[in-house]
Amino acid sequence: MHYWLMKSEPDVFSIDDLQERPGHTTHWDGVRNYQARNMMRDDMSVNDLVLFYHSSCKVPGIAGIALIARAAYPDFTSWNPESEYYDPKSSAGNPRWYMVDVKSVRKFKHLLPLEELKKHEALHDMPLLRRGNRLSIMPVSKAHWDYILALAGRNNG
DNA sequence: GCCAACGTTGGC
DNA sequence: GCCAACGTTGGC
Repeated sequence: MHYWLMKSEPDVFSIDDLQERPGHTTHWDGVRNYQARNMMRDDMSVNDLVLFYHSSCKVPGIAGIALIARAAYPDFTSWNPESEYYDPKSSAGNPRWYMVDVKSVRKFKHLLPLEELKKHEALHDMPLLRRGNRLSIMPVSKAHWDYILALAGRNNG
C-alpha cells in the first residue's frame, strides 16, 4: 500500500471535473516525465490512495482524496497524432508512456492550501515542499499522509 | 509575467 | 559522454 500526491491544474482538470466523470473515474493521461512514469508503472497499485493537488492556480493546495482504480497501462494519447500529448517515439506496439485510472474518494470541504502545509515542521521534508521539485506525481509517506489527513479534518471542522 | 530549478536535446 | 542551449514547471 502506497500513498501518492498527483498534481493537476484545476483550469484543465479539477477535482470537480473528476467527480463529474462516470464512476467518478478518469484515466490520468499526459504524464511525460520518466520519473513520474516509473512511479506509476512500477509502484502504483489498485486502491493506493492519492492526494489530489491543484497546481498553477490562484490558491494551490490539496483539494481532496482519490484512489488508484486501475494499475498502469499504456497511455494511448501518446500515439494519437491528434492529441496534445502525442509522442512520435511511442506506439501501441512499443509504448513509451503509461497512465493509471484515478477515482475520486472525496473532495475536501475546504482546500488545504500549500501555504498552510508550509507552516508545519512535520511536513518540511515532503518532496512537494522541497525547492525545485516539479514532479507531477510524488510519493507520500504514511506519516505525512496521516498528518495531512488530520490537518484536513481540522480544516473541514 | 518573472524566474529558479530541473529535465531534455543535440552537436561535438 | 560532456555540456550549452533550450523548454517546462509552478509558485509568486
